[in-house]
Amino acid sequence: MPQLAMEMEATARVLKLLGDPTRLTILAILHKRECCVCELMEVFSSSQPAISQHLRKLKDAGLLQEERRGQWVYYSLRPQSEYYSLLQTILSYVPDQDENIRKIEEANPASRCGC
Amino acid sequence: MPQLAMEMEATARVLKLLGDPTRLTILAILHKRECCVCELMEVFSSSQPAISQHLRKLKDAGLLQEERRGQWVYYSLRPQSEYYSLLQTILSYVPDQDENIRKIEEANPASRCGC
DNA sequence: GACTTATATAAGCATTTAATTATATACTGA
DNA sequence: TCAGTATATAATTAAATGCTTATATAAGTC
Repeated sequence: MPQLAMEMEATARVLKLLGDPTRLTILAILHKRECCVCELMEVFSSSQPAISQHLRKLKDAGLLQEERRGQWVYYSLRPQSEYYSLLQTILSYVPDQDENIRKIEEANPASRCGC
Repeated sequence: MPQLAMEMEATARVLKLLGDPTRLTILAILHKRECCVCELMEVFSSSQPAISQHLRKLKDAGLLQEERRGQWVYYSLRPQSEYYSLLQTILSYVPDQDENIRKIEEANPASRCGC
């Protein structure tokens, strides 16, 4: 019972993280394509620290993983997360991100990266 | 595109509502069984106004419907909600509420109701 | 090493949130 | 009509949240 209560709290914590439009959009984009911070910045009007802080929260919750490549840090969904399956399901209900991904690829801010 | 952005905001708003352990538990219970406020109060340690305020938020978002029967107001999930299907899916990932429902039925606080 | 770009962290601030207490409303039954 | 029970609302407050600006760290280039 305390175990279940804990799980409920943890699940609520994850849903609360998804309950922010910026974070939810970040996750929806990363569901389609890994991105570095400067790529995500093309999508939102908020500042770079704001994006970094959202990514930090998602990473701290185990939902994201990061990988540095040169100057760039690439973020992607973390399939090992206990909540990966729930996350995928929720993201299937979320508006399509093709427009935002187009925006990223058009701007191509990380062009000097070898990828 | 503004349409999609709106939908994203609205979806995030719903997820944020689910991102509170009390509200998430309320929804999980109501997924199994309609309840009146005094029944829900058996489950949580918080005050009656706290429960009422959570119910209000969920109702304002269209996730719940209420029906008065005598002194009691019964709450249940609102199947007409645009988010009912998402909600059901998420609730399938949430810890089982049998223990809490047992607690409600044992206490039977609305016993004088004809139901 | 100096300069630039990418990202992270820290500090401060305004807003939002969830709880509490007090009070109001709605219904029931004597 | 009065008393009791169930629920809602209002006002207040403390805590959490998300943003901004400023600064730090890390890597790349010359």
